[in-house]
Amino acid sequence: MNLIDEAKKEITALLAGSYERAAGKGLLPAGAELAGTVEIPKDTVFGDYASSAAMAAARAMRMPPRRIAEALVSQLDLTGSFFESVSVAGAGFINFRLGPKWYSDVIRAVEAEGAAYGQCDIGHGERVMVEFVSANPTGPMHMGNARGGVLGDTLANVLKLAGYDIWKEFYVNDAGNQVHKFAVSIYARAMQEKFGEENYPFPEDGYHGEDIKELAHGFLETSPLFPEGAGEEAWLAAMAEYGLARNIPKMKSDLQKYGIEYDRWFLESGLHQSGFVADTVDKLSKNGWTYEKDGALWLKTAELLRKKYISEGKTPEEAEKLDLKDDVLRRANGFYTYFAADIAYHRDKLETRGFSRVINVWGADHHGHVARLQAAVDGLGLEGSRRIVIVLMQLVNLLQDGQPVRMSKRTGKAIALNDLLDEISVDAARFYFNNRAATSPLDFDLDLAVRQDSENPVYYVQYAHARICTLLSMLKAEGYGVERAGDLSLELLTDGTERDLIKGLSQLPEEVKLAARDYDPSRINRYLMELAARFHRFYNACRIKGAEPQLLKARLKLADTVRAVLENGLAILGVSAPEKM
RNA sequence: GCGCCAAUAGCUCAGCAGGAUAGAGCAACUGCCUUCUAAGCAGUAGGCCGGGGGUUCGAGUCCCUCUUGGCGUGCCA
Repeated sequence: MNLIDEAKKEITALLAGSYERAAGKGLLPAGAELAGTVEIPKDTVFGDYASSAAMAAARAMRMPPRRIAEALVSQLDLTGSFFESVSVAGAGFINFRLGPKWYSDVIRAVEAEGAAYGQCDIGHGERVMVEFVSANPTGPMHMGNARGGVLGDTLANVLKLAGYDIWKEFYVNDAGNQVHKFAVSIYARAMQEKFGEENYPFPEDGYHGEDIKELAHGFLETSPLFPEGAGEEAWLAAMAEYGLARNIPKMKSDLQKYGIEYDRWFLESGLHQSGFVADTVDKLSKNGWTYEKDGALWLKTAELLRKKYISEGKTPEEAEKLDLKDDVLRRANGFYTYFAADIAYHRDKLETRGFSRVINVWGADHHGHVARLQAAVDGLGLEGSRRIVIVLMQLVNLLQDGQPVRMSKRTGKAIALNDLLDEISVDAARFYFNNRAATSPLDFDLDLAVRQDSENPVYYVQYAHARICTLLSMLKAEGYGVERAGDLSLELLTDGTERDLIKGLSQLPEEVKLAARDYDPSRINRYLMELAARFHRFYNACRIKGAEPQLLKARLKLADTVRAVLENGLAILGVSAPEKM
């Protein structure tokens, strides 16, 4: 139950009734429609909710906003509503103040819904896939992958709570050029191990990381005959298979350490083997979207994009001015490009498997690919522009001694995910990586991350939860258990810190809704920090132990309700809610 | 050149389907533990919301433009 929505709806209804009466009595012109929004003001000295209906109606009614507001207020009847008072202020705001009924209803709602509190149903059970990380299996994952993993997983949690039917997938690029490069790199390292580094050149564009040497070493142990007994192509194929068979499980276990589990690890190679890539390219050709040039097969991306932009509101003249290029689907050497496979993959998601929408978490450096993929899928008649949503994630700036550390898989300087978790807890890592909206670059200071102290906001939130747990067990020892809301005098909770805290509790469903709407789970971090702050304020201002029994029980219930909401919120983030710290 | 993203306190960032006096954390300064966890709380100080136009009763928020920064613009993935 979203009590914020309920309160807003009630205000709209109250004002509508009031307007009808006012118009009936001739206080206001009849026949107008009350518009304007209901908002929660930043400063609540005037009230808890404010309606701008009077200002919005000023022009149509040809009256000063304040007089409209006063007429509306004169006809209001708050009996039985959430509100205890109403006033007019400023340019014509109508301010409502919440009464005891609303506050106790919030606590009752949390009690009734338990672990489900926070949910909403904007998803209506829509089947949505979230694809995230999808790192190349040719080397260790880096900090950017860690951020993407946390973002995707947390976003999936948010969407589930918002009523979507979520499927999580990792797309494994186990085919194509970079796998070939991977094999060539292992081959070179194996030759070097066998015959000396100076006797075999390492390819300039190969993968330079230490992990390749380890793979080569391991491969040589299983194949002592190398490089005899088979041709180079056969050895390369065996090396690719060997390397992938080690790296893919490693990625799985690394992500598992972060609490990230997928419904499926989808292999790109399967799309090639089954002929689905070729079939998809054929379909694009049949639809008239391809042509041959220089021995390669091209997609008319420029034309598809113009069509897409025009349907999105650009004029044909504007679309014509854009500098757009076509893409190769099948190279002159007969191999399909990554782009072709990606189009086939999305056809599989949308057509074969019937997801109504897919959300892909991509690094911002791939943004140039977004519109092309959507346009290509449009060309298949699958409404890619509408059904493919790309969440672009700005990259992680790794800092050491205040200096940026360049991350590159090719130069082998990537900081492995594994090493990170040796330094900081999963809780801290998950909170840290979700602490910024995807659109903001994230600075990850290695020196700071190593510090396990109160600098990290996750401790602030967890501390509030642990404090409550200690409190509960201490009072239980004194004979005070948490009672049902219906048996308590919740109207005694009238202190400013108590009321602010309850308002905080009411916000979770709203935050989940907004986080789902904006694909921005970092809102939940901010929400939890704010809720923890409100609790700490309450804790310092209102003693529970030693208060009058009725008040003590009501406050104990409030504390336990906060504990439940913190637990639900932390669960969204995949962060633990400790009972002791 | 073209395109995407950004610019708010000393630092890192919230606030953006327009609302009343622009917020938090860190850093600085002052207080609060014989009483439920001080990993906490209260307070002080800190701002031409990058510049300029426009829309509106009202703009940090929307539109245009300029400036600055990050990224992209492969028969790579």
